[in-house]
Amino acid sequence: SVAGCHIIKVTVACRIAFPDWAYKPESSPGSRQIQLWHFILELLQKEEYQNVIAWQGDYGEFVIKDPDEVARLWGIRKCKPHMNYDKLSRALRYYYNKRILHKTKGKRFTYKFNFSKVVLVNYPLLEMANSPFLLAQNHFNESNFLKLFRVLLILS
DNA sequence: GGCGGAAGAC
DNA sequence: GTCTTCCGCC
Repeated sequence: SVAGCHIIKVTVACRIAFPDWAYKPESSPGSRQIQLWHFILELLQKEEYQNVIAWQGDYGEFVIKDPDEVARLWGIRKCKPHMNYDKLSRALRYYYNKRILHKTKGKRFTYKFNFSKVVLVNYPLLEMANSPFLLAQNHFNESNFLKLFRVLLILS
């Protein structure tokens, strides 16, 4: 752990640094229960939910296009049949202090992941060396963002 | 809609 | 600890 980031060795040739909040050891308690931000990323990853929730605007920014449906799906996952957007959004607001999310002010149903710290350390694998996976120090486009998250989701 | 306190489930 | 539930406030 360096400067609020964890460095994870993905393979012998690739290391990734990302914020502490994105890192959870397998042995940590509660790791069996899905977390809301994992679930949000899971939906964002699937094209079939583009009309429900989608990346939009700035990098890491997403819009909940159908709040009732997102709440319904979250309720199903957590076996909470009375889940609604009012309650789900309270859970999202708890992420503000944890610096996992923040609100995009003025944009309805729009939140943003705090991913400014995410960087690739060292060189990625050879087949990745010329791919968009090679990230800039503090910025990356949406394509890189999604690819990185596929890795993070595999790790988690 | 969005915010955050308070209490409680697990 | 991570939400879930409820709610007063803006």
